[in-house]
Amino acid sequence: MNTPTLIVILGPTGIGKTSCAIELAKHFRSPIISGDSRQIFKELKIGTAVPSQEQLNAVKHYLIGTQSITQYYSAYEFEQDVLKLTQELFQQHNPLILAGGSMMYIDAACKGIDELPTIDAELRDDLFEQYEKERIEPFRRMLKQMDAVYYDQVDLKNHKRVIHAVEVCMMTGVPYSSLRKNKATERPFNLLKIGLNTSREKLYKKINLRVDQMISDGLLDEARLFHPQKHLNSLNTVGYKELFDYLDNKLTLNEAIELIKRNSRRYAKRQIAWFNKDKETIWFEPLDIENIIRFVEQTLKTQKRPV
RNA sequence: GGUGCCAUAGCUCAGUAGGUAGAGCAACGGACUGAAAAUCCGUGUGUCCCUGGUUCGAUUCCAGGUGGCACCA
Repeated sequence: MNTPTLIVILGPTGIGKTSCAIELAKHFRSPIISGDSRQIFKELKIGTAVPSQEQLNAVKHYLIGTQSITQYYSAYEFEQDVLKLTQELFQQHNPLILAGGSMMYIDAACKGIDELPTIDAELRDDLFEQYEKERIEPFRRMLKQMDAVYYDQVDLKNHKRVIHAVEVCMMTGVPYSSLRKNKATERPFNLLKIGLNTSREKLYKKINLRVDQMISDGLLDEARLFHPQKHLNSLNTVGYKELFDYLDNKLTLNEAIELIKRNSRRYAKRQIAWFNKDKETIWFEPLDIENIIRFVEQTLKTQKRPV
């Protein structure tokens, strides 16, 4: 038997990963696993650009709408889900396709993420409350005491990292740094990473148009529906948080829409910076489906090696 | 056609009593292993409209042009 291959379609938001993945899926008769940290929530549809019903009918998709916005989910859970799914699906299919732009989720699926304890909700809430009142300084002091190694590495201005390290130390009783292996684990399958990108000008045009489309598709109604739960982490999401500010009368609707566009552009920039670091990725223009298929076929041939 | 005002970063504008310039927004670069569509860090990107004049030196002063706006015909 040959080692199966997971084709990973990645790239900035709005570039066209969904339709590219579907073309590949049709060609190779593969199902698609979504690598998207927001499409996984069943309540979020318009703002996360989930595939259309037609697209979902054409190709079997996994990990879309499997969680509720009230549930805890993270890159670790995602890795577990992907490993389970690939093991199952490779029985029947090869290659498989993983498509998405959630940087850390994609990395977790491709090379694993360290196992850490899940933090008690109560502890997390307490610490967050303390942060609201006392800001970051006390957490820096705690971290310095509990984990001097990580204290020297961490970005001390980034409260999320500092607090997270503190809560892990408190939860486990050992230094956070002692649990961080940060070492890639081997997968029982080949990885073929296809990056989609284009000129900044074209990308931004696509993003801006897509935001306008989401608005006319009813994004505001979707946001209004979840407005009462706006504090949920899953709703700290571009497209929703700006509309919550409009619903709270902090912005006009137009200002909110412009901010959704800007924040989407900035998100795209961060994705590009992250994905550019991975030298394994082969980059294509999003409409270059023919070449992508040809390239994948070539690579699959050379990858065919006995286990 | 005449008169007046304006022309500085991608946009809106500030400024230089003559020594080549700075804010906001936008943009750009980056970090990041369990909240990641999150969070955090860094960076002015400029024929100061054009051509002459005065001056050691003009984005700044003067003249003429060009473009925009307003008013008068």
